[in-house]
Amino acid sequence: MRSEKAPALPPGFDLLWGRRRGGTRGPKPGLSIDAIVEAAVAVADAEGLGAVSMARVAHELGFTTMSLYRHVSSKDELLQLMWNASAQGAEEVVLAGDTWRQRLRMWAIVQREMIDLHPWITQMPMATPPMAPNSLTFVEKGLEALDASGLADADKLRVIGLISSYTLSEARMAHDATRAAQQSPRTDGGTPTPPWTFESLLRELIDRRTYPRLYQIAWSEEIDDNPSGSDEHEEYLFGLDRILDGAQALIDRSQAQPE
Amino acid sequence: MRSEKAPALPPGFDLLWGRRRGGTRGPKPGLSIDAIVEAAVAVADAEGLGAVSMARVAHELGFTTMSLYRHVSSKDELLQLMWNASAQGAEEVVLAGDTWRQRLRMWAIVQREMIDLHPWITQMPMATPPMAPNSLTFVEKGLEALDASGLADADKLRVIGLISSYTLSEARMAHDATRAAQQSPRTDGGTPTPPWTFESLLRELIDRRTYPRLYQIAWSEEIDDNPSGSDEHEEYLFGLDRILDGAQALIDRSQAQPE
DNA sequence: CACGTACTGTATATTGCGCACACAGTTGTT
DNA sequence: AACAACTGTGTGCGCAATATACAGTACGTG
Repeated sequence: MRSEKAPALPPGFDLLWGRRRGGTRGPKPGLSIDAIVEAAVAVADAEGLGAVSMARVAHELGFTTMSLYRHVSSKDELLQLMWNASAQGAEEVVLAGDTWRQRLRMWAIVQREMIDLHPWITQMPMATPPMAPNSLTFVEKGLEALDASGLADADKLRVIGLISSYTLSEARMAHDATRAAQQSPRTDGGTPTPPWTFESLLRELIDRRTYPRLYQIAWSEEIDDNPSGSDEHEEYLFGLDRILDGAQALIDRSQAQPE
Repeated sequence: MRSEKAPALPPGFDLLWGRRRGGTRGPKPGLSIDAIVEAAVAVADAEGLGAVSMARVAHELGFTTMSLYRHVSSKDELLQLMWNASAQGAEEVVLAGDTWRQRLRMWAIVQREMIDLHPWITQMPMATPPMAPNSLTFVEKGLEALDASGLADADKLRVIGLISSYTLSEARMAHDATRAAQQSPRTDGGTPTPPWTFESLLRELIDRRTYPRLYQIAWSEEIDDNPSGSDEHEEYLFGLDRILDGAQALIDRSQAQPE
């Protein structure tokens, strides 16, 4: 029972923040954390998070399953590293725009694009709140966008968090829908993967009594009928602009009564 | 290869919407779908979604694992049913308040409370967008709250979706943090579960160069230091009120230029 | 320069999971 | 009475994460 000199961090944080000191002895590692994470991300990009198993990642690298555990102490740790890797490039993001609103809007859209590039992010278990270096770089960028807003620091963080929450959640729904739509090629006998639309399902399932308003919506006009389609992006922007309106109102109010 | 008379629904929807016709022959079932779902929810409530396995649920009921598959065609289907069950009581929700804003705010808070009652909801895989009867009942309630808002139906849906997104995401983060904080009782040797706070971690990890703004925030004032504590609720309300401000702005605008 | 030690990757095995499948018993219908 | 439809059981497969013991490698000190 010896106490470590370095202040104890939550499990996995040392690796995440590059504080795992490796001794200089022993054979040259043929495997590196970076290579492992890269391979795992590649598998996830290509076939989804479900395809990421320790065996699969190891096989992809030409090593045995257990070899990975020399560099990563659990699969969960690997997932954390993947999360962080997905936010790489946050440093290089340039927020153009003259107003805080333009910059923050762009910040949100960039975040959404990063998620869309790695859809498996939305399937992450997330046992721990994600405090990875790249994630925090991104938060820092968000704060930067709000430099000229005049908000209190705490409120800046809150606005950032609000937008991130929304963005992640919206991306999750969109990609879930996409996945559900793709998951047709099973032992499909009779129906040739009927592309159930939100609207058609509503019309099939809903009765006028218990869902009067939904019933009317389902039967009246044509709803935008692409749950995972092209203008889901518009849907996202709609919500984003609503949130920005809300932030605007907050800022106006805080400037009206300074302190 | 015989074609069914009833229009084909996505897998699981028939059960979810009570359209699985059971023949009258055979032994009296000792098991029922309701009992299974109830047991599964109980396990999840007590020990988290991770504890919900087919074997565990069956054991809880005094049956064998495979018996469940007579009533549920896959674990995923069971999860869908659990989701729907968690939204039970949506019918009885009464939205008090004179303005759309008060009612919608209450609607959101009720949703948040329902999630907090069953935190495992935030861990759900969600392969399919959740179109369960109780979920839709809740959506219907949301639309009801916006009856007097003068918004177009499509916009009502969007606002509803925005708030749901935010609420779910915020709840997810809160409960993830709670879980992470509880997961201490491992083979704990040295550190007696140090309750790492967001602030202390920031101070430990962040350097002034790469994260100037976060650095300042971390070292200046005392941040609210309960990532899963009491006033996470305030945090949530803050975001909610921002969104409602945004909805307000939308409504004002749509009334200013009717059609 | 040799040798111990810290380190690397491997092989094997354990445990738990979802679920396919064949079976035995039960009950309404003919 | 016999059949068909139905219920719950038992066994077993494949895949997952990962503990543990082991064999080989190279640094750094004697």
